[in-house]
Parts: sequence; C-alpha cells; structure tokens
Amino acid sequence: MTTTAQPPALPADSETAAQRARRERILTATLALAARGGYEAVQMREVAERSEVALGTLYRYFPSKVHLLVSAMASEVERLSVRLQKRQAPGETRAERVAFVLERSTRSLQRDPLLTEAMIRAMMAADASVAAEVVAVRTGMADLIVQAMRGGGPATEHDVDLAAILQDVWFARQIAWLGGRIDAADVWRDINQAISLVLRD
Amino acid sequence: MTTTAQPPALPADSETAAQRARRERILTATLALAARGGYEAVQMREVAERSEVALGTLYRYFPSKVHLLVSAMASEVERLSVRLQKRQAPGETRAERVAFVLERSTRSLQRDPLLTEAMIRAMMAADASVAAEVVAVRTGMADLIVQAMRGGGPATEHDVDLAAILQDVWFARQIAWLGGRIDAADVWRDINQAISLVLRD
DNA sequence: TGGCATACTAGAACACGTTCCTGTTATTCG
DNA sequence: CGAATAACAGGAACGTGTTCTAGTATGCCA
Repeated sequence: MTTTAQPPALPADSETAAQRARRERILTATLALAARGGYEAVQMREVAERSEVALGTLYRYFPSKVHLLVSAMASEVERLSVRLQKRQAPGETRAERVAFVLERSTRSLQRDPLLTEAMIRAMMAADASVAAEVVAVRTGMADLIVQAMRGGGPATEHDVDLAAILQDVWFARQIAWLGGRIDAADVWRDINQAISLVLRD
Repeated sequence: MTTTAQPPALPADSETAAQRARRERILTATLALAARGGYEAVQMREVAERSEVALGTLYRYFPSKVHLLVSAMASEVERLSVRLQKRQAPGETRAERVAFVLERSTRSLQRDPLLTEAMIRAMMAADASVAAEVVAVRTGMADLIVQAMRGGGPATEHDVDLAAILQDVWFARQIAWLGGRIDAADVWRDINQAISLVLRD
C-alpha cells in the first residue's frame, strides 16, 4: 500500500538511462543467483548488493521477491521467443510443430534446473498483485505455441484455447518435477502425450 | 534434517489416542484459520496455540507449514471423495460424468475461497519433501475422476493419463483464479472446455 | 542559479517460518 | 516398581522477506 509514485515492475517508457541500467543489473543479478541456487538463493539483500542498489530501491523497482522472479521469467521467455520465432517450426502437423517448440522450450529451461525452479515457483506463488507480470509470461508462451500451431495460417479462438490447455499442462508438469514426483524425462513425455491427446489433427 | 524418530505427517497406525487427538486438533485449527484468512492467516504460532500444542510439537507432527496445509487438503479431498462416491455420477458419456464430478468438486471448494487459496497455494509450494502428501491428494482426486470416467467399467491406462491431464488443468485454473487472472465462473468454464476437448467419446 | 520534489543509500526494525534449548510429563521395558 | 527413553510445553533465538526512517544525491522548474 505505498502511496508515492515509483518505477513500476513493468518498465515505463519514461525511465532514465540510469534507471534502465539499474533494472537491468537487478534482473541480471537475479538470474545469476537463481541459476546458482534456485528460489531460496535469490535473497533480496543479496540481489540488492550484487546489483549495487539499496534494498529499498530494489523494492521500489520490484515490490516483492515474486514480482522480481516473475519479471525475470518474462524477460527469459522474451529471449526464448525471439530465438525460436526466427524460423517456422518444422513438422507436417500441428502436433509435430507444437511438440518441436515445446520440447525446445522445455530443454532450454531444464538446462538450468535451478533457474527454472526459481521462476516456476514464483509463477505459482503469484497472487493477484503480480497478475500483470504473470500475464506477460503466459502471453509470451501462448504466442510461441499458437504460432507453431498455425504454421503460417491464421489462429482461431479454438487454437488459443488449446494453447492455454497445453500451457497449463506444461506448467503443471514442471511443478510435478519440482515436487519430486516425476523426473525431467517424464516432464517431456507427459507434455508430449498431452500434445497428441489435445491436438489430434 | 531431524534425526530423532517422530510421528510422521502421514499418520501411522501406532499412534496413541492422545496423538490422534492432537493431530485432529491441529488439522481442525488449520482449516479454521485458513477458511477465515487464507494462506497467510495460517500462522504456525497461532495454529499451535489454538490446538493447545507447543510450537515444537506442531513441527513434530507437520514438519512445515506446507506439509500442514497439504495434509489438510488431503483430509478434505478424502471427505469429498467419500461424499461423492456414495453413488455413481449421472450422465451418458464419460465427459458428462466427469463434468458432474469436477463441477461438484470445484463448487465445493469455491464455497470457501480462502480455504481453497490456502490449500492450493500449499500444493504449488510443495517441494520434494512433501511428495508423499501431494501424491495422496492427487491420488484422491484422480480416483474421483477415473471412477466417473469408467461409469462402472474398468479403467485403462489411458483413462488414468487423461485424468492426470484434467487434474493438471483443474489445478492450473485454480491458480489462475487465485492469481486474479480469471474469475470463479471462468474456472468452471475452462475446466468444462478442457473436459470436452480431452474426453471426446 | 536556487529551491523543491523525487529517487536513492544505508541500515535499523519488524513479522513469521523455523530451529533450538531447558525442563517436565508420559511411555516403555527390565 | 524404577529407570531409561521418547514426547511434550514453554519460550528464546535465528534467518529472510518486507517495511520504515533519516539523511543524501539527482533532476526539474521558476
């Protein structure tokens, strides 16, 4: 319930160069700490110190640890999206193309298991106050899936609904993995299965 | 990393009556607090006080807040399961019967939004150490779904896989609701849609 | 240029999950 | 029954997310 104006977690256009640099340093430090030790290693005091910013300033930019990590994930999805959308996903059917994209995404995330743990955990812990950041992440991922589905053609309402279901399964399987109930290979097997169940052409 | 033997979060048969009573009081207090104020209102000191148990004892029974809340959810799912399995779900198709059961479950949970918030949040926060309790919850829910699907007939491997997907969507939609991204009515609409997409007879 | 609002730093302070310690009560076993 | 062991009560103490305070720097406007 702060009353003073402040840089929002979603960057505004009116930021000064110094502010953009601070935000950048904060996100970089966050990703580094998360990659090394997961969710619990991202300690606000440590993030502040590494990004050479006072603790209060960190909280001005990102009002909670969850905001911080979800924002970090949004920037990662952004990166992934740019990389994957350079060319159309290969495959004859929708299922094949979606499988290609989701497998690449999954593998890319599992390469840094601790980082993924930190980000997914934050997504799950997000309450209503983090809605905007969470929507950014989900929109980015939905775009990836829908683009793969349509394979150049137009996306229908139905396509978007299907993409949402796949994304739900995708997240749920990551959680099951984090929860130690399935291993990394199962994650992909289950997602793949969901794809073929949901996207019967 | 405790080394001494202790009453596990999953009750053993060898509990004395006094221990069973303590566990019961703890779960009752947990549900009461959660129903009144959600996840954050379930404070370990408060739970201990209300159940007339020392803080250390509470931690002996439930080694963390997440264990405690997931165990509470397991007992709630148990209750729901007993209530719903009194009679076979009505409906001609698998989709109709599953929809019936999941709608009842969803409505039952949404009647106590704060309690649901607390339990779902704990499910999502569960790490590997809570795997046993989480599995108990998921097994209970999967049973509900599979029983509705088969409508008296035998359940196949495939049925169980489909039930897992529906459960993933079910949880994910609850999270979206908790995260303020969709409202209570959307939860049911989305789940229903997933049912008809996944269970095309 | 001076004044003023806003942003930032440094660090104390607070809240709650968790751990630990000390002494007491209950339980089990010889 | 008596002694050993485990369980419990009561409460202090610690760690980390979050908030608050006081002082300093920075950018903006007259």
